[in-house]
Amino acid sequence: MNEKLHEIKKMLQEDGYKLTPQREATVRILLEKDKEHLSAEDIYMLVKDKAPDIGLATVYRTLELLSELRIVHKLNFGDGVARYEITSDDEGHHHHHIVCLECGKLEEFEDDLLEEIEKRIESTKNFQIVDHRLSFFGYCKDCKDKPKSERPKMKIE
Amino acid sequence: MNEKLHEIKKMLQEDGYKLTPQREATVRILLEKDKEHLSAEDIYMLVKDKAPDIGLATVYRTLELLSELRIVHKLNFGDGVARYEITSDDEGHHHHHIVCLECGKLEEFEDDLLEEIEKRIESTKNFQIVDHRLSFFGYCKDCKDKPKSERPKMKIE
DNA sequence: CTTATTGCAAAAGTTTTGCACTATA
DNA sequence: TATAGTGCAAAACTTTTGCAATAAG
Repeated sequence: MNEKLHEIKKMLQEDGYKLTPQREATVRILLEKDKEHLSAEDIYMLVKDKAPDIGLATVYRTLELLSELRIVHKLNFGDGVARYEITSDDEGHHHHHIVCLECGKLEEFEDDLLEEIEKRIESTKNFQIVDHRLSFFGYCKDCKDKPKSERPKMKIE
Repeated sequence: MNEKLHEIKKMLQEDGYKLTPQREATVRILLEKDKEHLSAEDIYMLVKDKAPDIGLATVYRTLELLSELRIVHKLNFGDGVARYEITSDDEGHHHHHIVCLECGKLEEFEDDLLEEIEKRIESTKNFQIVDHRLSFFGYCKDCKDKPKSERPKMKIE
């Protein structure tokens, strides 16, 4: 069992949850596809290869549990499906999302500027921050100047 | 007819669309509630007061049209409902969310620091940003020291 | 053993669509 | 008058839930 998986198992157990084969298979997929933004359906399909008897509801329940424990981030890019990605280990290296509202193209960028804002909030509001989420929405270079008729249809990878 | 509405009428007509009474009623609501994040259902209810015969499908179609024309922003907070707000003229009026994971309390705060990041993205990536979402998650001063097991489910918005 | 977890199917909830009718430019 | 737009109901989706059966610790 790989190291990260073992760590997740411990996180689950600390909160009284079991690492069932279904949960393990789901986590394995998430670890494997750690740079992708998979929908529940995507994950379900991938997990099914390894554990054919798993149900979609279980995938949803697992993803919700992992979200609660902040083992995964639940993301929303506005196309009507939630997407999930495993939470990265390295603190202070948050990546943010830049989403094109037209074609759905997604870019990422790293920035530590938020740390500064966080510190300010923590001191002025006496609020202990454990996570943040930042997304920018707009129009990418391919879409922003195109006449509307030529714009590609939105499709998120 | 107020100025902004007239401007929107012109934007519609330039693209060959008509400003029907239903669309006008919808736009009026959006202009009126310009600081709120209304779901299609919310808007439907509000529009119904003024135009009782309007159908929900028409509201959806209108909102999609206005989104395409970039007259409204379609937003997603991750709670399974799309929200809409009229595209604001005045830049620099963004508010961010601070969500307590324990009690679900939501605070807002204004900050212009993101403008700086936005400008950098706009120039380095040639990406026209129209909106952003920034949320911080953590524990408010009242909940900071409560046991983890009692945390209620997070509720966005 | 105990009780959390699962699969299934049904339900819930949001958004889209087909179609005949209407009304705008 | 031509055709874009509408209301309604049904369809299409994604996500959640109830429940009896199962299995993890």
